[in-house]
Amino acid sequence: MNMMPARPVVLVPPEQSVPCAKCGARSQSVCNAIPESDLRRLAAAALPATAAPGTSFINEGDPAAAFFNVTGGTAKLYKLLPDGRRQITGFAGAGHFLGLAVSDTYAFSAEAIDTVKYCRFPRARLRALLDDFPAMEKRLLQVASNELVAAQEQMLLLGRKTARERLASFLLAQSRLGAMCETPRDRFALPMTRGDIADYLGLTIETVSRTLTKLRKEELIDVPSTVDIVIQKPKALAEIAGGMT
Amino acid sequence: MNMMPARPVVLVPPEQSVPCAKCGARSQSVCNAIPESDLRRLAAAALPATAAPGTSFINEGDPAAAFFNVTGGTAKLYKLLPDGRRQITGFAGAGHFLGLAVSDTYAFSAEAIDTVKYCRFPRARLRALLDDFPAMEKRLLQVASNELVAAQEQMLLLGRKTARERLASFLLAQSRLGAMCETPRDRFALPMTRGDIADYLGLTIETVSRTLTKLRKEELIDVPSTVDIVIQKPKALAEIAGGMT
DNA sequence: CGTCAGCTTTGATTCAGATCAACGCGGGCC
DNA sequence: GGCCCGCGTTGATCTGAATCAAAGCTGACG
Repeated sequence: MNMMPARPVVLVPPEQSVPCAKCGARSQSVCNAIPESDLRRLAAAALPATAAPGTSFINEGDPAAAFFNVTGGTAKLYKLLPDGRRQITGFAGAGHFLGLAVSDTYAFSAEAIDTVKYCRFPRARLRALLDDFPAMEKRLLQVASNELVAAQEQMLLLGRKTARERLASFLLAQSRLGAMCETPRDRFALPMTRGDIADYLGLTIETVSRTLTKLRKEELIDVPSTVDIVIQKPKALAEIAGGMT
Repeated sequence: MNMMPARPVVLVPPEQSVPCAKCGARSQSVCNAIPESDLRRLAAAALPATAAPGTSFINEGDPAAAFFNVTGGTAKLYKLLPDGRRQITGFAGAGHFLGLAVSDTYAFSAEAIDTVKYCRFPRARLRALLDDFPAMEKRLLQVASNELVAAQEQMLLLGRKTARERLASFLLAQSRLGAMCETPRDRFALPMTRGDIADYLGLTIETVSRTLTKLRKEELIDVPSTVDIVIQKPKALAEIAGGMT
């Protein structure tokens, strides 16, 4: 597996006196619940690591030995049926916290799309950290609550929206994602393949492709390259996404 | 709206010196994180209430002024699209905690199926309670984590399972629900209508009805009355639910 | 105890999206 | 530079579930 020249992403410098201090993900993450002064303790519990594109770093059913905090890149989270049908339950970017599960095995798998940088927190160490910093636990509850809301929205999408509505919702969500960090919001790059999008939206590759083509022909969006999306008519797209059309 | 003679359910006696002490939901709920000795404080924050069948007690989009803890009966939680399409995101029974959302408005609606008893915790009061009882916050995080896992499972169901697999999964999940409380597990009553099941599984009423009929003809289940289900071949059903068939 | 309204079942037909089948293209590698 | 190979697009056809359309049931109420 070759290390492709990853796109310009803010990454954690490999080694540093107090690594967490300059963590690009910290501001958006659960780690910002820990005061500057205690970053050393945070750094001591975190084991930084990298996952090459296509590599799994969480496997559904494995003993849940650790929690993860993504600091760079994008991972896909998914569940499989025995015959290979796959449902991607989410994409995890910088700041995303993974592994929240009371069960002793992981309920999903995580695979790096591009090169993913993350910090690994062994269960026991994170628990100790949470005992010392209740603010972090509060933050974790906030994060979990937000994900629950997002999950409910996705259930609405999967259970009741048409292919067109699903794509419109997906593209708008992706554009909002970009807005949190950089980019002018109506233009962005998709890190995932059509297959990934299909498995996220409960569709097939062909339907995703056809639907994107149709949206492009209607000039609601533009697709200058396979990975680039330009949203041309955000309002029209939002109406479709919301089921108004 | 008439008060139907609700089925025998363990309900909280209307008034009592320390109401929470005998709350039927406590053992399964976040409230068991509060020690016996402090139940008076818990009781002071909780406003007990009742919702008649068909009544909404949470409305999507309303200001999220309070949290809820269901103590009896069953409610359906759902989201709507403007044209009326509905996705039920879950059913909340005794012990279920509702309203976890960082946003200042509710992300879903809740409607009583049968008579629902619940405790209402105004946001500020619950927050105060959480500050005093960190164990309760821990418990809440556990609950949220479990719901997140369940939500991911439901996404797999909605995105990738066939109608037959969805019904099999649903019936098994319902039977497991009963197991936590009483009943021999392979026989139970469904509190919700076919329409509710359809909206939960992302199907139509007709498909739910037809699929149940088929499962019955194959003698995998029996449906002695509209609301009663007997699981005759749990293993076969589990294989279907898991996508092995 | 008959009627009525809402739920459920069943049947006929339709349709959105899946499946099957080429084909194009773009980037890595020999 | 040319050859793959994996990804993406497009077209033809098929199908599982939706929609349309009647009837049964059942339980509340007059």
